[in-house]
Amino acid sequence: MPKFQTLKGFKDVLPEEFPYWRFVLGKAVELADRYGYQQIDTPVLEETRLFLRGLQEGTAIILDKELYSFEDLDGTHISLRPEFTAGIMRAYVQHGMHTRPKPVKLFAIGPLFRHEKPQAGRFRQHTQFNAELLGEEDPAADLEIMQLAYNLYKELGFQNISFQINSIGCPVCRPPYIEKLVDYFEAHYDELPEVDKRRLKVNPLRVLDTKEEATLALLVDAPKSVDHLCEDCATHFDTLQGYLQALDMPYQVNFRLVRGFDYYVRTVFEVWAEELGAQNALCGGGRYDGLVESVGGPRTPGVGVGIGVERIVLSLKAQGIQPPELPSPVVMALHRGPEAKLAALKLTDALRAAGVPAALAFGDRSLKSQLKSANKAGVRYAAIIAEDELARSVVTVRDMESGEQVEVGLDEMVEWVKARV
RNA sequence: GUGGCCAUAGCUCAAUAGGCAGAGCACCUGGUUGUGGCCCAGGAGGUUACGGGUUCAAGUCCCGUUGGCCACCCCA
Repeated sequence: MPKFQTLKGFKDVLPEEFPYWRFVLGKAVELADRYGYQQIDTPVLEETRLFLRGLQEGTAIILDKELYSFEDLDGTHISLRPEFTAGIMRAYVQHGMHTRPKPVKLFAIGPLFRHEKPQAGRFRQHTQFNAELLGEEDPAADLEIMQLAYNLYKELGFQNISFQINSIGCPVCRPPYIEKLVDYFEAHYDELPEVDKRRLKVNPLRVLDTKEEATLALLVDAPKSVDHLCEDCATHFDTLQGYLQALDMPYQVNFRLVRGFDYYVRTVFEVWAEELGAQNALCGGGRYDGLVESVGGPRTPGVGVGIGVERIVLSLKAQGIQPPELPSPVVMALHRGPEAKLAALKLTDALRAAGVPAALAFGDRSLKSQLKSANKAGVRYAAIIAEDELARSVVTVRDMESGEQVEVGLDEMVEWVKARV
């Protein structure tokens, strides 16, 4: 039994996984470039206050419990980031990015940390591809963020991607709506299960995405946020839906959809994957017009999305989608004798410099054993240099599949291989 | 934080009714001096997750802990 192992809820990503990761992250970066998003990286550690600022009490308690928090050596309260957006907003304000031409379009990739109980598709450290569009109120901005996510899934080979969307209103229309919602459930208070009684108190919107049978029955007649939007919010939501339809992006209005962070206004959305079990959200996002202000910047509208990389990888596997293979060495240089080894070292170096994935047989073992290594490394060619070859400035190239061997001039070797890969 | 199931070699799994911890794959070495894959021989690898208890005897039964999986919660 190993002396040391990963902490609960943490995972090693082994080489076998990386074709998937490179596939997903490669596509994500390519797409971000194509959509005109600039990369930003913010620290993994921030002041704890940044993550807890302006949150409603209920959310704050939950987040607080899930936060990896420490006291720094100088007594500062710091936390590992549980989400990207807060840090990016902090950077936006700190560096005066509001003076940049609007919209400011940013993306980031990196690890996030939440002290959760691990489960299918849920870890204590996970990786997100995150995109934010700042300084634009146009519903077309909401659309663009959703397109970015949509096309990432599509280009990775996902079938039947569909958005769940909802509008949860704004500071003008949400409070009266929540009041109506609370009134409705209080009229049926005795029928509510304990969990939902608690939710009603702490975060009433959360009652909407309950899994309790009894509450689900009540939800049929519960007031929906989309029916209580102010005029601006209603127009925004309608316009967004018009855009989604125009672009043939499948979606469902889901009046039960709410989000964990309560800085969201108007648009909220998720994409679900059936094959993932209970933790089925492939991505989640929405509009957060008040957020920049809450970290001390000027009033700036914004939309963003967080896309879970581990869940995409799980989902790719579940769907049997194969990522492209990563390059493995094409040539291995084998040798016999110290002089020949020098030549093999030089050949390997020249091949690599020319862009050909190449490897050297380490050690000074028998040719037989070196060939075994070449075989296990899965190379296409073994380039054999022994005293004999060296004397004539040639290399014996063995095709590892057919077993055929030819002699190639040592100086022509790089070109010879390049012509064949 | 609550609950259910689970834990034997790197991996997949065996071990009658409590009675000497094993196999396949993978790994390493060898099967002669310049030729891999297949085959053959050998080797290494385990405090049976950890700690207690019951018993003449525990991988096996009991308790606890830790970890994994799954669900609640929450969300990517």
